[in-house]
Order: sequence, then C-alpha cells, then structure tokens
Amino acid sequence: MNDTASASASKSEQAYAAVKARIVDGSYSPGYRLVLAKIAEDLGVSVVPVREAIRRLEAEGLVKFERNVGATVAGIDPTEYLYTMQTLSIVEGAATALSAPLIGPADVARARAVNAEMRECLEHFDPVRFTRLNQDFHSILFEHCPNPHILDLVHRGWNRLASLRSSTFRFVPRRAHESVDEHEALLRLIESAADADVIEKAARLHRSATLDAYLAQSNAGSVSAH
Amino acid sequence: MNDTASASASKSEQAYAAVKARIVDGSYSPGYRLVLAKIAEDLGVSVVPVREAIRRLEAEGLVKFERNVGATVAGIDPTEYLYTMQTLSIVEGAATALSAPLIGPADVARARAVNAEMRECLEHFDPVRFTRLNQDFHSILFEHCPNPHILDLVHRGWNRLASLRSSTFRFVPRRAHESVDEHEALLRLIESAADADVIEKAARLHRSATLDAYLAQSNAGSVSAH
DNA sequence: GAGTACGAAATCGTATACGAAGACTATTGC
DNA sequence: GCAATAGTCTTCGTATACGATTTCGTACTC
Repeated sequence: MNDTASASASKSEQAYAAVKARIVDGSYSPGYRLVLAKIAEDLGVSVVPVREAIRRLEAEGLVKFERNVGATVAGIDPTEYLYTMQTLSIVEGAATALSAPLIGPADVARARAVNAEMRECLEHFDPVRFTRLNQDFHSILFEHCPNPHILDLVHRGWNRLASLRSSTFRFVPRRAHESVDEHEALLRLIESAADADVIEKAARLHRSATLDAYLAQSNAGSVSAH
Repeated sequence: MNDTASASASKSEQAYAAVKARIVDGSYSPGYRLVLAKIAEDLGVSVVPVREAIRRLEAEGLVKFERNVGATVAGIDPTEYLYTMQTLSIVEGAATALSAPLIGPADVARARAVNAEMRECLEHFDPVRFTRLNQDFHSILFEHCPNPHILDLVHRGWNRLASLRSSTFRFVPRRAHESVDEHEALLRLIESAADADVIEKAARLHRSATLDAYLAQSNAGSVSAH
C-alpha cells in the first residue's frame, strides 16, 4: 500500500499492521510465542504500542493471550476452524443477501471473470492461487453490504481463516470443482434478483459445504497436521 | 476473597469493568467525553491500563475513539441502532437455532416463568424491568449455543444495546404485547424440536419486528426497504 | 533414582515522564 | 465588527523504569 502512511500512522497502528501481516503470511506460525520486547525491538518502537497491537489482535482472535504469561499466535485447532467457518457461513450469507440488490451488472461481470480464472485454475491445480481467487470472488459479492457491522464480522472471519494460511482447498481439492459451479449458480440468483432468503441460504450452504468436505476428509483419513 | 475480585484482577480489567459499568448504567451518557487522566485518577490507577480498557471498549463499539483527540461514549445514533439490531437479529437467530436442540424441559420451564413475569409486567408497564426480563428470556434460549464465537457476537450485540440504556420498549410499548406472544410461540417451536431453519427464522423475525416497530415509531413515516 | 523446594532468569504489568498534536482563546489587522 | 493568526493549554502517544508474576533449572532430600 503506502509506506508513507505507515510513517504518519501511529506506532500502535504500525505494530498492529506489521504483526498481523506476519501472522497472515505465515512468518509467525501458529503457536509462535510473541514476546513484546522482541517485537518492539524489531520494529524500533517501545513495548507500549506493541502491547496495544497485540491486544487488538487478540480481540480479533488472531492471537491468544494469557495474563502474565504472554501471547501466542492462535492455533489452527480444527475445532476453532469449525467454529470460524460456521460463524462465517452465517454472517457471510447474511452479508451477501443484503448486498445482492446493490450488485450491478459490472460487478457480476467481474465476479464471473474471477470465477473463470478459478475454473481455469482447476486444470493445473494451485491451491494457494485458487483460495486467493475464491476470496476475491466472494469479496465482490458481499462488499456492498450496507451494514458495516456485518461487513466487519465477515472481514474478521476471513482474516481468521487466512491465518491458517495457504489454502483450505489444499485439503479438499475435490471440493474446488463444486465450488466453481456453485459460484455460477450464486451469480445467476443475484442477476435474477432472487429473494434475499434464497440468496442467503445458497451463500450459507456454499460455505458450510466446504466445511463439511473438510470435516469428512479429516475424519476419514489420518490427520496430516503435525 | 472473590468479593474483591477486582483486586486480584489486573488494573486494566478493573478499569474496563468500571468504565463499562458506568456506560451501561448511564453514569456516562452518550457523547460523554472520556478523559484518560481523569478516569485514571478516579480509579486510582495510572493512565496506561485505562487506555487499554478504552481501546477494548472501542473494539466492542461502546465508545468512539479519535486519534489525538480522545474517546467519547458511543451515541445512540439511530443508524447505529438499526445496524446493531439487524446484526443481532442475524447472529441471535443463528445462536438460538443452534442451541435449540440443547435446550431441556427445565430451561423451557424457566423461560416460560420469565415470560409469565413479562406478561404480568405489562399491566403496570415498567419499560426498564421489561427490557431486563426480555434479556433474561433470550439468554436462556441462546446460552447453550455450542459455537462460542457466535455466542460472543450475541453478547456484544446485547452490550451495545444496553448502552442505549433503560429500554427499547420505552419507545415502542405496543410492541411489548406482541413480543410476549412471540416468545411463547418460540418456546413451542423449541419444545416440538422444530427444524433449525424454522426456529432461526422465527427468532430473527422476532427481533427485526421490534426494530421495524422502532423505525415506524421514530420516523412516523417510512424508511426505504432494507 | 525420583520428587520437591528453592532460586534465578525471563517476561509481563503499571507508573511516571516527556514530547506532539489538536483545540481553544486572545489579539491584531482589515 | 469580523476574520485570520499566533500562542497557550489540554489531552493524547510513546519511551523508559521498576515492581510483580511466572517459569525453568538446579540442588537437595527421601
């Protein structure tokens, strides 16, 4: 973005952005111990703003904080994943339904283009790229949501998910095909100005189907984590 | 030893609880200017923990914070109210549906008792008491929600609402009667182990009906469809 | 040899202090 | 008389410092 902005922004802000970036891009992997003094030194600031940044990240659920002990990057605990996805399915479904009436033909075209890329991506499957495109696609759908609170919840959910980096679809490649088809179906619903209820249900099911696929996968075989 | 739990908790925690309490109980009314140094002195701590407490409250939406300017108690901006209620209708609906299968006969009985009190309360209408009971009632319904994230979102929503103190029903007394009836209907659905979809929709409509009543009342006209 | 107790190191929590940014006020020029 | 500007004053933002708490290692005892 603008590195000049980081200079004008408060130190807390800088620290927040820096730590968050490192969590999301995987430099700090789950379980990583976040020591205030060390981070402060790395960023060339004192511990106070770092502390504030950590607490903000805690509120977002990206780090876990224990009093008098310290902070660690929040784990990808499968249970947590389940909860996050379920929550996201609900709020994203609502956000998509609310923003649907505000989605114009131009937006639909953009979304369709992204989905075409995704379909193409299926050939020589790249889970990371696919997951990225997936986020782009859904962003177009829910970004017009007029209720900022709901939109914020959706963003938080995606952030949480991003911290289990790379890709959901790495674990459930089969799901990717269905996903692309469901995207097209969703777009059709939006184009035809379907009922909010119908759109909401479709968007929610779309997400919880991915969750179900993941659960079926991890329950069936050995857990490949660790 | 727990009566002085505030002593064992961290200063930040104390400050957080103290400020939050004053916002909720109305000592600090909306727009009230929260000056760090003053609060710190009142509580007998330094500004650092107070600052942290304020930021936490900001994350919850109870206070509005402006860089280099200060914090004020978040207003009851009607638009904010609308957003909060809409969000709550969605997450509370989901939470209620998810917890419905876990609600036992004892819980239903308790809820019914609370609702009976509410009905009684209608005679010599006390909006504050009614609103309190209303929260108790709904708490019983969603508190078993197995997804802690969703449950947390519900609590936050209620907190926000609590900060526009006293009572929603002060503004829409007529709505109170319908509310009690809808509560009974909700309980019947839960008892009969109705579909999650049905329960969710009922719970959501129950809340958005209150919102609509409020909107109709305050605008006395109509707002654009949402 | 294993378990416990004591002590040292690491890290967090909070206080105090100083610098910076914005808001208010008084004064001056038009 | 009104507006613009300069100066002051309040309040926030961050650094540094010290006390509190936890954890880990080591030695001692059973």
